[in-house]
Amino acid sequence: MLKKERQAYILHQVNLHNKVVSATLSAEIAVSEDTIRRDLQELSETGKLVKVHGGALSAAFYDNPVMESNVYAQTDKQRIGNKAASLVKDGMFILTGGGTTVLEFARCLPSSLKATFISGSIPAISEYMNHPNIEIIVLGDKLSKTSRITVGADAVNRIKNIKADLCILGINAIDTENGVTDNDWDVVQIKQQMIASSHKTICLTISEKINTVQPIHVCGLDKIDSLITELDPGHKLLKPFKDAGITIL
Amino acid sequence: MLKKERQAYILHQVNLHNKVVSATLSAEIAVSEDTIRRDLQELSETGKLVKVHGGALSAAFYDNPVMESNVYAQTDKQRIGNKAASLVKDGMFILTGGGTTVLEFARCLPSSLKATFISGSIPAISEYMNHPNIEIIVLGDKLSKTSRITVGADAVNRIKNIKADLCILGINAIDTENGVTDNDWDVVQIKQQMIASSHKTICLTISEKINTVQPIHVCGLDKIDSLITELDPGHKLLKPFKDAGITIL
DNA sequence: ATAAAACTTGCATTAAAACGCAAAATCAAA
DNA sequence: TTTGATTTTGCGTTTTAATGCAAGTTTTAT
Repeated sequence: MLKKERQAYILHQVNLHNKVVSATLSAEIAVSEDTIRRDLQELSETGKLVKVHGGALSAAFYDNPVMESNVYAQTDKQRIGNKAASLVKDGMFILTGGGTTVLEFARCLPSSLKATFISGSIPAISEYMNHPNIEIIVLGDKLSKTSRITVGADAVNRIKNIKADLCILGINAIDTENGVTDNDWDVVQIKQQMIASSHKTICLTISEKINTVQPIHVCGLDKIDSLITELDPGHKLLKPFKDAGITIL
Repeated sequence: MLKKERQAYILHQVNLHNKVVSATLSAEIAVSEDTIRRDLQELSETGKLVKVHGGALSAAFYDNPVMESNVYAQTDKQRIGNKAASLVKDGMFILTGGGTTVLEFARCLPSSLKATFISGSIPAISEYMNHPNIEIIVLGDKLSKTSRITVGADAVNRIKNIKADLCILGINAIDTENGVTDNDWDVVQIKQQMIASSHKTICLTISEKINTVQPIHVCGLDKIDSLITELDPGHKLLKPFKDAGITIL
């Protein structure tokens, strides 16, 4: 069997079954696994498939272009995302909510990071999937169309059984008097349980939302360990929160 | 044998078998391999075939194997998706797996459809989210990177508590002897429970996967209610499955 | 923590390609 | 037909490509 012919066969198999195993191909085509590996290597270099330990995956299935480009506060959110990403260490268990700020955080994570993320946010999960070394636990329940995260008693109960190192939340409103507030009852249930189930709670928000109030109470300032905004930690807007004992990044 | 005559013969062979081997041709025509090589060289220069180490491949086969076949498979999958979409009625509860075929099915659903979809496939869920009237239940558990669906005992148990109207599965391999087979143990657990928890099971597959086998058994043909391929229901390839009592669409 | 599987690297072996050259075949015109 | 020019072919020789094997390392799973 000619080399190109063999590679065409492999490509065909990969497109057909979404994945191939080196050992299987080796037996099917009757060449050594080394040769298969070299073929996969070549095909992977030209982007025809994605090589993984033990075989390869379909490239079409792997690259998942996630949208989101018209967010006005893009660079601000990136700054927030980078600060938050610096808090995550290898081996950590992290509960995360949804929202564009958390999404940006997900994009800022280094690809070498080996951590476990637990979330019910479909866009956030899609983003975590692009990181090869991240373990993802999906919180199942009914999907809220507006917020794109799963909500409901099931998800809340599931979170109850977890004790995570960090809880990373994008928040909707925060002020010194009411603490963190929100406008979606279902989402608030999730956030409250996430906060209760984590050792540390990190809140992400653009400074615009500081000193605004929403109808539903999420938690008091005392529950928050860190607050991350695009502003310099010394900014006067953040002083009241620093005085309340929150670490400002 | 004249040079022109010989080259015509080579071209004929290449178009017939999609490939030729220099050594074989040399023996058949009784000329040295050098001569064959020179012939292949010439034919390759005029684009009549593609020369590779050890022989040559058909230009048609080599030129556009990826692009052509991918687009081809795309329209095939759309045809499958449309057929499957026609089975879904308002008010139904539907369990679905992952895979590109199911993804195509999701895209074919009419936006007016009011149904509830239950799935652990992140790409499929992302697709369902675009449909305004569809309720989505996310099956939570550990996310398998390779298949992009949630897998594990938790997800299986959750499915156990459901009795859905339809189960729509993209399948990896099917044949009359072994039934439906797959290559991912975790995914198979999910599929089996989905089948058990549904009144009707619909299998989607492009015809290429028919009469192929994968290592892990999913279910026998008796569990399948409908089989949907891009082929006409009367196609002879499908006859054995029709005879086994499966509705062919 | 340990063992098994998969990967990397370098090397040896074999097959194929490239190249130059000379013999043989083909062609064109005398 | 003969002859000379031209093309085609086969055969060494030298390079290059493909493949499998072995030793050592990394990754994965138990």
